[in-house]
Amino acid sequence: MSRGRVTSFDVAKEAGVSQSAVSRAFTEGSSISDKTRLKVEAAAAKLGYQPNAMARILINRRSNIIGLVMADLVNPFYPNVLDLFMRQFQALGHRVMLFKVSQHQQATEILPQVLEYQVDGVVITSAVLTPEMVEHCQQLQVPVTLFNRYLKGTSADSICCDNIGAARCIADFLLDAGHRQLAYISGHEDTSTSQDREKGFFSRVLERRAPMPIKASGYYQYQGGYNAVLELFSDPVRPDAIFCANDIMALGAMDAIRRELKLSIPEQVSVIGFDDIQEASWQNYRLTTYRPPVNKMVNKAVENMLERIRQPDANPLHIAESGELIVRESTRFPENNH
Amino acid sequence: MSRGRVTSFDVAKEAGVSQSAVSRAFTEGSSISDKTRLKVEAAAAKLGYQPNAMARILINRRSNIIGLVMADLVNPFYPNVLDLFMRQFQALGHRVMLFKVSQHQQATEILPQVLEYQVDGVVITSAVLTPEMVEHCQQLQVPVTLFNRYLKGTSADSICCDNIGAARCIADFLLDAGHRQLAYISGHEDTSTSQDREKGFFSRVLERRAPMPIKASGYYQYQGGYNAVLELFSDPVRPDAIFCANDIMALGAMDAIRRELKLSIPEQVSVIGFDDIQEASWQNYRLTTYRPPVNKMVNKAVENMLERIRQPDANPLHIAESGELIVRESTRFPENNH
DNA sequence: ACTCACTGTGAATAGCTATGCAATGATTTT
DNA sequence: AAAATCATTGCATAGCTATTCACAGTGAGT
Repeated sequence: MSRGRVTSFDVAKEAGVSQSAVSRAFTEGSSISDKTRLKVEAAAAKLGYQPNAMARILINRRSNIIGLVMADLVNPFYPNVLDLFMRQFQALGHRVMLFKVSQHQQATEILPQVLEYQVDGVVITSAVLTPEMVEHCQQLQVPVTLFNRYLKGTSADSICCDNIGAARCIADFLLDAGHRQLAYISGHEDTSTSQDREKGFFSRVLERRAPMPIKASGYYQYQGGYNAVLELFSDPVRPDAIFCANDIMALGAMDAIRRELKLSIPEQVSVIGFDDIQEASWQNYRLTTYRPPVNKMVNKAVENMLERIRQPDANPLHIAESGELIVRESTRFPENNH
Repeated sequence: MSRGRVTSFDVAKEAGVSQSAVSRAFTEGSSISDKTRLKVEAAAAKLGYQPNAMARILINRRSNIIGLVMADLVNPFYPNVLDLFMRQFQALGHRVMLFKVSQHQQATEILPQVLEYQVDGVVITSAVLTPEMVEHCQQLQVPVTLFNRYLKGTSADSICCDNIGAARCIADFLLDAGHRQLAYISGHEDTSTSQDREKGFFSRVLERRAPMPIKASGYYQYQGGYNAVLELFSDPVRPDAIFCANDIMALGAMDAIRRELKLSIPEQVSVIGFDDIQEASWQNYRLTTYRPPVNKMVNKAVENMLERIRQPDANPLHIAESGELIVRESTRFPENNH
């Protein structure tokens, strides 16, 4: 009933044992008799004792805390990623300390704050990081995993979706369906995801000797996609299919096409997105989109992180996972061709 | 260049000062000369020193960590809440440890894990909590703030949207527009938010002597709202306006009304939601909805939490904030009446 | 009965920083 | 110039737990 925290010494006194015994009672696999453990447990319950994690971390040099750095919590793709990471880490007994970085902010700025808390590892999704910072983490034995980013030539692991391959596959799908003049709506131009999707898309289109796609920027947002469509269709070269760097923009694009341009999808324009967020399957949209294997990616990222915590000097791992095209009704089918 | 963590002693040796001096160099408002501080800073930079937060927390008994317990990261309302909390807490120099609880899980189960980390305070959004647990926190001097929940008669603060008042206002709006047979699509029936919205809605409708609304459950999800509409319209009593306990269900309801029932909105059916998520303003929906003052609520919750950390014994605070009805085009206007 | 192996226990210490206290040197006051 | 005040600094310690080490006690084997 005393004020303030109750320590292992208090419990020891209550149970008539030493502090060591209390510690052992709470440490799995420790050498302690059942009798003592029960006494300690009773005393602990009576006093409401809870081991002080900070003291334990200080001595164990292992915090069980994972730092998770995210930039975008609002676009629907990332909450899902966050949810999956939370599930995994929590299920495996780890805690997550979350850090939010603004869209264009370097993760580098915030990393010192993360490291201060003796995190066992850092997962970075969608934020830029300097190689120097990665080396700093490496030196501190703190593994870094980049999710959906990569930084070759450093010790950071990275788990990506194969954006280039995916975008090539999308180009093929649209060209196979008989489309000729394609368009691309990019996300934030300084993100590697948008760049890679653009690169893959354009390169495949040109390989197949189709006309150069036209392009507008939609900043990964609904309204951006909406406006980008208006911009694209004010051009004398009118596209008959649009690939958007994420689903949210694609949904904005669809609404603009229907409401503003009064065109029908997919008869007059095909739209294809990326991410397969929940909204893409809504009845009003039924968006064809590329689904990155998010589950698999998160699982691998977590698994790899934990492995790396045990084994800090393994070779850096760079994985690019392929996903699948989810064909719904916002695109013409290849069979409908001509 | 040495392996392992570099401590304040290492820096002290490098700088030719005592460990105390190093500590003081990193402590704001500490008595130290510029000369010494510069020496220490140089040495710290050279060695890559970073104060160990765990040791500091151990001695300060203040972790700067806030535990944030959330249930639903996927429905678009909560990512926004999370984003706002992150912004606020980070801006004020606090860290956030995130805990996810499954939809129907008691927060009680996870709270011991939260407390172990010596969090300065706990914010709980959308999860149930026993009064005993609140008292336990109280005894540990850890303030608890409930966000969008309440638990009267305990020491926990709570910041809610006035769901009952909001629902009454919605009932008035629909009846004023000339609707007669209303319907309610509930969320998870065991959440206080869904219950309160139902209670306010029904009570106001009955006060105004309109027919008893009909009701279906949509589990706070798009597909749930979609299916609920089909269920409602299979009833001989056909509603001419539907209030949905959140926006996601309202959007599902709209899609079902248009695609399955081939009815037009708002001419034949009005739909009204709750939350004002981004998707509600999408051109295809233009959903009329009640916007809780989320910004204000989060600001108050954070402000109040920090105040409570300083002043743990203040009286518990129960706030119910009113929001505003955002009238878009999914509902008839009162003027269109008859 | 005596030694050996083994289990369980407590004392002491490490892990790293912040801070009260005393001492030092510097600066101002008279 | 001596005294008094002030600013800095270092020493020692607290904060709480996990673990090593040494020791005591138990039971078995001979």
